[in-house]
Amino acid sequence: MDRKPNDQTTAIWVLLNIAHKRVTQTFEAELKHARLPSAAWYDILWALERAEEGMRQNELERQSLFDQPNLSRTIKRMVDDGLVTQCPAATDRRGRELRITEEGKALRAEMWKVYGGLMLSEIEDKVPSAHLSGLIEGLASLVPEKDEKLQGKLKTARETAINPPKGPC
Amino acid sequence: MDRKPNDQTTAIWVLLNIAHKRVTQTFEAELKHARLPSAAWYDILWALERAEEGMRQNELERQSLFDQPNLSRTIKRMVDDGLVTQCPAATDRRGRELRITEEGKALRAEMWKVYGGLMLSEIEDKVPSAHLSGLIEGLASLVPEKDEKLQGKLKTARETAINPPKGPC
DNA sequence: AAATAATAGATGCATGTGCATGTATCTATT
DNA sequence: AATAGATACATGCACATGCATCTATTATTT
Repeated sequence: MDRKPNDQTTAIWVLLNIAHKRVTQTFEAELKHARLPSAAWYDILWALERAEEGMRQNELERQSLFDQPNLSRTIKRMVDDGLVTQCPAATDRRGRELRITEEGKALRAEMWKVYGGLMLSEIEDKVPSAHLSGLIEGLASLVPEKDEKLQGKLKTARETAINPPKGPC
Repeated sequence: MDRKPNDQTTAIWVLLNIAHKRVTQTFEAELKHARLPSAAWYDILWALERAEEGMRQNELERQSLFDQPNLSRTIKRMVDDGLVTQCPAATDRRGRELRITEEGKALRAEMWKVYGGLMLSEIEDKVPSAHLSGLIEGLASLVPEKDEKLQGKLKTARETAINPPKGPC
């Protein structure tokens, strides 16, 4: 080994793991405590709620962090729970056209009360403003420029700030 | 909902998930490609290699991101693979005294070639120096002050910079 | 000293994830 | 038009994780 990672690199690697696990566990624990589905379900519901005209499953896959088989299974569970409908796509008989149901919208709104609150308490209230841009740019630098999932997610985030567009929130 | 997360909060939450997944997947994929165990095994081996006199399992649990049952099982697999020995603790008959074997040290050294290289290529070479401190401090602000696992991990990182103390690295 | 609580670690179970593969359909080549 | 390859989605399997619970041992209380 000719080069060795320096202390800052080490700190980033360690902290990335710890911070992610801590924040994630807090989210999941609070959601579970409120008898709500996981954060991943929220992300799917929210993506589908924004797509008024429905959304192809492969498009959702690109925007989410699921790989294809796991998204397939997750959608199936959500369909079984009446949160999402899954119709054959009009133009491509291989495809599935996903749509959120009214029940799904209601659940998403319910989840937002917890999820949005956690974003405030676990992130917004904790990161000092001095480090906001460094944190954001630093994290972004870890992701390949051409990462479709990142672009999709960030585009979404910027356009809508992940806040619900309307409704009881 | 009286307050809504702002755009920066949203960006952090989204990027934290994406960056962690991308970096982690790259590490795991490269290790697997080299027919090596996961990064979590590396962390355990490295912790045990630094503890010359051996280490109690509950102490290791505090320093790692494993919860107790999963660490228990992981150690069992490592013992089966001859990487770690697990003796009854001298002072507490409930406890286990863990020690890395020579074989374990050899594997850790082998893993370091990949693991250390990934820290360089995936982190050190990617994060611009302008954002180093913001990223580190920002991530640290997401973790509770009194987080034992963080303190243990960071102490370790600072003292040793996670670089092997000696040996063929 | 007896009883109770706390701690170390192991195990069972339900669920989630990654990966390989299968099936159906679409697209491109000739 | 026939074939080969690519794409969309589903399924099977191995393994990891979170959580509840169990046993053995130590510490505390009375």
